[in-house]
Amino acid sequence: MNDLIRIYNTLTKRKEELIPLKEGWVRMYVCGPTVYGLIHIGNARPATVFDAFRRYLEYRGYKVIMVQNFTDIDDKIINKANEMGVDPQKLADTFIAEYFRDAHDLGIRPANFHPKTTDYIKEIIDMVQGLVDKGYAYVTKSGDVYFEVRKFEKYGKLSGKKIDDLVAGARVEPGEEKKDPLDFALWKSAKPGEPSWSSPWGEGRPGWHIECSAMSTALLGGSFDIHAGGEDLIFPHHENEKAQSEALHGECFAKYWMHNGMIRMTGEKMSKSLGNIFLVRNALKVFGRDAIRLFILSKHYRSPIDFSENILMDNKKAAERVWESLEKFESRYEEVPIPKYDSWMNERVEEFKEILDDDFNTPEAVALVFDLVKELNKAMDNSDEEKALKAYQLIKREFGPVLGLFDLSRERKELGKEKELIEILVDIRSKLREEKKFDLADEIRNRLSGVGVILKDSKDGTSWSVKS
RNA sequence: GGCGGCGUGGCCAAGCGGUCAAAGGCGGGGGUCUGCAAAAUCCCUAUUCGUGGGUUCGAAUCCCACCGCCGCCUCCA
Repeated sequence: MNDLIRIYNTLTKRKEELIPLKEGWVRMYVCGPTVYGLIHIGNARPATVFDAFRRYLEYRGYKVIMVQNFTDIDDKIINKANEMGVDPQKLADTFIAEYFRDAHDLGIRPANFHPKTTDYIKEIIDMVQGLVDKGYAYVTKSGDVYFEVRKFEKYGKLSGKKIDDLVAGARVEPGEEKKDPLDFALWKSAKPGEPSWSSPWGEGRPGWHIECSAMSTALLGGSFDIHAGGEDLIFPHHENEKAQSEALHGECFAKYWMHNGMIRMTGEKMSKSLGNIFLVRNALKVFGRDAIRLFILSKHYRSPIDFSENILMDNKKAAERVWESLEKFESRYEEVPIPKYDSWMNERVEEFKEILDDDFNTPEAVALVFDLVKELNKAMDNSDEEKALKAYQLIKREFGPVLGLFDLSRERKELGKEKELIEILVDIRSKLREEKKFDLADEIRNRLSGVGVILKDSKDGTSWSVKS
């Protein structure tokens, strides 16, 4: 068995063994959102998937340095800020804060660095200047700087496009002074009223693509291991990043490129500009963290997913079932002990690795977790404590934390006095049952069920849970 | 038009040449447990993988054609 992780590399269009540039270390850069609104489910996919992938890399023994950026200056931010009559930077900073809130609630760990474009203006300017000096970029009369695509022979390799095919569709916006329609802006001269920074070419602001090149270089070096993001970024964003970085540094920019598929809403890509979005915050409220993570991780990261509330609901039921079992087991202990790893456990661990080593096949890994839940339930039914503990350990403490599933505490409604009231009713009902007054006992159960409190009788007494 | 991807049970979704008469989740049917339920558990729920050809001893998995869907080529995760 090969013990290397294999991932699909967009650059070479096949699965490759992951061999980091620096042994034992993986440096990865994930493209984050442009912050001018709350994040939607589509934004949640790369965040969830690549966070889980990073956890898996760590699980497999790598030291990982992960960077995820925020684009905090661009046209959409400026427009939105103008609409609202607030400062663009305030707007961006606000939605960065909101991003962290949603990401945290989704169980996404922060990256090691979360750079924002406006903190790297100096690096960006240096990089643009470097490209001008090397002859890959040119400055126009009005102070724009463009990257000259035809100067970079490898242009199009990542996205699989030929320069000549692109020309037909390329557009030149009015007022642009490009030598070639394909050329893209590294630096844009400031329009009145826009935020701007001084540069050798006058007041202006960075183009979209240069920020990622500058920030990844600053934090990870000119050459690093993995660059990731949504597949809609392959062209032009990643193609351009790669071109400008490699033109300047003369070395391979990112060795592996990973791209996640889109989430679709009624057959179309979910996207802010199309307006067909479902906010993470709302989804969290209705379905909960684990349902959303299950929804995302139950499908291979490179395939598109159709979003629907029904599917979220199915995943919510599945997540709740798992929680029921875990909590039932936990209720037997003050502190759940750690089992001795035996061959059965080690085999499950090997399976788990084998599955995820193959291009991060999370759907199969999720299936393995569900198999273990079944083992846990069966063992509990058979009073096989040892076996139950082993299954529990793997689900809750080993595999769950890698996938970010069932690892945080369960989200449920806060119960204050209600809890005590429910327990009073349950106690009284138990007495009625002892006296075989089942009519009244059933009425209590039914009426509690009507308000979402589910009672379960067993030989050890009655337990209850609140349906969320 | 160019480039890329997808089509598996009622729904979601793995599998990508034999161990597949196809994993896992949701749903449905039946049994066990229970005072009755709920939960759990056991069994059943695709002789078949968009359609038609082909390659092969052997295909859901490879090739060709066709049908349908989607992404990128413009901001987007």
